[in-house]
This record gives sequence, structure tokens and C-alpha cells, in this order.
Amino acid sequence: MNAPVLSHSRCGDCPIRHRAVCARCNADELEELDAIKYYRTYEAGQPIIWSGDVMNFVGSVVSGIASLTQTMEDGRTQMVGLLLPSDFVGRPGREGAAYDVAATTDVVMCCFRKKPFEELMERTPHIAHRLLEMTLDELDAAREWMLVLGRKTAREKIASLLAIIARRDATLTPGGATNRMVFDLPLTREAMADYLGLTLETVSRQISALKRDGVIELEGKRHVTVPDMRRLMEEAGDDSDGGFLG
Amino acid sequence: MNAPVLSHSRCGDCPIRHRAVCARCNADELEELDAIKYYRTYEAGQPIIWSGDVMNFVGSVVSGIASLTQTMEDGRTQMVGLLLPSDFVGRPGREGAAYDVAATTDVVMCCFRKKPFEELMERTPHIAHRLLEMTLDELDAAREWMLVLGRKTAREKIASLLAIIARRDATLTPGGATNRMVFDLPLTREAMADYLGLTLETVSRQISALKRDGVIELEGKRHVTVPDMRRLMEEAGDDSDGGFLG
DNA sequence: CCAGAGCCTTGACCCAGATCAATCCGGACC
DNA sequence: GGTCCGGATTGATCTGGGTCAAGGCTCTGG
Repeated sequence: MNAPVLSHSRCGDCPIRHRAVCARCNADELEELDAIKYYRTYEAGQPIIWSGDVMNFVGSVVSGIASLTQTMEDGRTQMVGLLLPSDFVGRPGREGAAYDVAATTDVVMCCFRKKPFEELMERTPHIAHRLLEMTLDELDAAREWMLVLGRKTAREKIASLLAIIARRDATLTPGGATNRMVFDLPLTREAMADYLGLTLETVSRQISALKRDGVIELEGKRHVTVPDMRRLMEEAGDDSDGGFLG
Repeated sequence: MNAPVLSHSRCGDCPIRHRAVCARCNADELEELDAIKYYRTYEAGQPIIWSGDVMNFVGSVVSGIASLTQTMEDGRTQMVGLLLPSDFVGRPGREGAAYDVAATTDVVMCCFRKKPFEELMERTPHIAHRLLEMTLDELDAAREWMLVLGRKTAREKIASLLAIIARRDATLTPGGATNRMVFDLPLTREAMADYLGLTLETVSRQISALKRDGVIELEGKRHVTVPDMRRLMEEAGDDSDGGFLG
């Protein structure tokens, strides 16, 4: 597989310009960021950071999907976050990484050396403020996921994951959210299992069941059509459509 | 049961002065906070905020324990956070509350009306910075909990919860962490179950099992002695003592 | 064309934890 | 004292999802 290719380099052209840490920056601040940034690419499956490593950079996912994973010494693993384009990696003010970060698909990262970034953050409240906002969003997502992990059945877990992926796709693609959604699963069955606290066999079985029951349609193993999003949300056990449709 | 009593009123005397959002504030900033703060008390079991409510204040837990809970419409509930003294409640920059917040024990809160607090935050990077730091810590805690919920057995879950409570007690009480720990459970069996994604029967059984196996000793239903913290950490399945002991 | 590797599916069986149900214990109140 | 009541415990049984195992697809490479 080829390494992903950079399609831009100036912040003004950046596809995540208005959603990342830099969203609130004015031209001057952007200039400063531009001066300390650099791009890195990772192929699908490659590690980006190991838990415990000293982090000497922070950065944003520009394209592709990365995952945050925690592992117990006996090998049990739990994915604790999905990093989508515009999501931030790294923790200003802390030395080591707390989790393994790996590229799930090919990934392009916009990196900043940690020290200069931290200094810049001290001086520019726009960045600190945006980072707080993003962190609070991540905290909400993590807590929503705790409900999924702690209380939902396998079928509900799968439906919840599909709904989350569909929702994200809706925000990223023109057209937005409709009652019928079509998308590709960016995760293997095993990665889905790690995310959902299930085994890959159970994931497979439940996907088959949702297909059999007409909640989803499958073309190949990854291409999913959801004929009725409301139905999917019901299967997910959510107490509404989660604001998915107007 | 009597309502909790306020034992102080000036920020300088505040028991959470050095750990809460105001930790980094200088005398002037503290003065400003002092001007907009007020105390509220809640009895054990009382709701503090309902999910969806408009929040018109934010604040810090001064004493006692509160819980963040999410509920599905069929009644399944998952606790998604434990709020301990110095923890922050509320989300600057967002209208409604995302979770139910309730007092688990008697609670004293130091509240700020939301609007003035947000304005103050704009002007004082010390507060924003501290809040970012605290939010990142909460995010770490939430993700650690995702591993517990997704991958640990019932016995490991109980041991993990006991370890967390013991660790917190160690930071709050003089003497700090030792290999033998004694503390009171601040949660009912049902609340523990909600936190751990279990039923209360399973919680009860596993606590009995840990007692039978000598991992813990019980006096009454709430008073716990851990003769050997290392042993407890092993039972929790943690890949070390979590920095608990030197 | 076949072989091998990755990923996925499906079946058979089993067990940890849920569910249902009966007590128990310790305080509060009469 | 007795009764009540809200936790907590313990037992008996059931079941969702894990575990183990056998193929099945699809792509790559010889």
C-alpha cells in the first residue's frame, strides 16, 4: 500500500482549518502556527505513539482515522477513542502518552513540536480556549461511550457504533444527514470488537443479525446502507434520534 | 438527616483552595471569584441538576461526593463520573446539562453564576488553563473507566473501584498511601453496580468473595480494610500499582 | 492456475453474570 | 418490646455473549 500523499501545505487551504485547535486563530496566530508545524503520514496499521513514550509533539489528524487504545498486560485491549479529522492528539503539560495511538486507515497528521506549541498556547487564549472546548466534547463522547460499554446489549452496541459513524460521515460530506445513509466502515471487525468491548465473533454475528432483520444492507464486508436511520437509532436504544435529523 | 453545615466562607480558608478551578488564581483573581460565589448544600440522595436542564450556575464540590449519571428510557442507568471534593460541575460555553448530577453523600457546592463566571474566564487565563488541566484529567479517568467497563471481569471491576476509592482517600487524608488502607465506602451496593455496569447482586457476591479470599476485610457493610494494597491492585488487573505506592 | 494470508462468517458448546426470589440485618419509630 | 423499611446477602436457575473450531471469501504473488 502506498503512503498517503499531502495535498496541501498552507494553513489557509487546510481542510480542517475551521474545526481543529486552530479554528479560532486569526491571521497572525495562524502565521505563528504555520512556522512551527510539519506534516507526517502514517500507513494503515502503523503505530503513531506508544503508551508511556515521551511525547515530543502534539498535533491534529488532518485525514484518515486513528485510534486510542489501552491494553492490559494479559492482552485484553479496549479502544478508548476514535480520532477523526480535526481531532487533537497529545496532552499539553504532560510528559508521557497515556495510551497507544495507531493509524486505523492511512493518516496525515499536522504536528507541532510540543515545547513551542505549549509556549504559543500560553500567549494565545484562542488556542487554549478552543482546546478546552474540544476536550469537553471528547469528554462527552467518552461518557456517552461508557453508557454503551456498561449497559447496552451486543446488538445495541453495534447499532450505536454504526449510528456514530453515520453521524460523523454526515457532518463531513455534503448533503448532510438524511433518513437513508450510505457509508464505508473504517474499522475491521476486530477493531469494532475492541471498541465495543465484544469479541469479533459477536460483532460478526450481530452485524449479520441486523442485516437479516433489514436494519442495514451490506455490499461486501465494509459498505453499509442504512435504509432508515430512525430504525437504527431505535436499535441503538437511544432515547431520541440524538439530534441526527431535524 | 441534617443538612450539611458550612464551615467556612472565605476563599483563603477553603479546603479545596489548591485543587479546584481557582488553584492557580492570585489574590486579585480570588477576590473577583469571592464576589460572585455562593454556597449551596444538598442532602444525600438529592438531585443537583437534571440532564437537559438549563444550567445557570457552575461550581466546585467542596465536600461530599456527587455522581454523574446517564439513563436510558427503559431505566438502565450508568454512572459516568464520580465528583469528589475540588471537582468541577458544569460546562462553560454550553447551555444545557448533559447528565443527571446527584448528591451521593451530603454535598457542599461552591457555585458561581454561569454568565459572570464565563466572563471572568475570558479575562483570566489562570482559570481557563486550570479548567483545561482538570478536564484533561477527567478525560483520562473516563478512558481508564472505559477499559474497566469494556474488558474487566466482575471481580476485577470491584477491585478497581475499591482501589480508586482507596487512592482518593490517600490523597485527601494525612498519612497518604500505605500498603494497608482503611476507608469507608461512600456508595451503596446499587450505586457501585451503576458505576461498574453490573447488578447489585453481583456486586454483593464479588465483595463477599474478595472478603472470603482475604483481599479485603469488612466491618459492617461500609467500612473496608485492605491489608495489602498490592494484592488489591493485582486483583484489579492493573499492570502495576498505578503509582499508588512509591 | 494454485497457494497462502487476512479477514470474516457460522456452528456447537460453555460459563460469568443476569434474573428471580427468599431471607437477613440494623436502624427508626411506635 | 415489636414492626417496618431500606439496604444487603445468598441461593437457584437462565441466558447472552465468550470460547473453540471449522470453513469461506478475496486479494496477492508465484
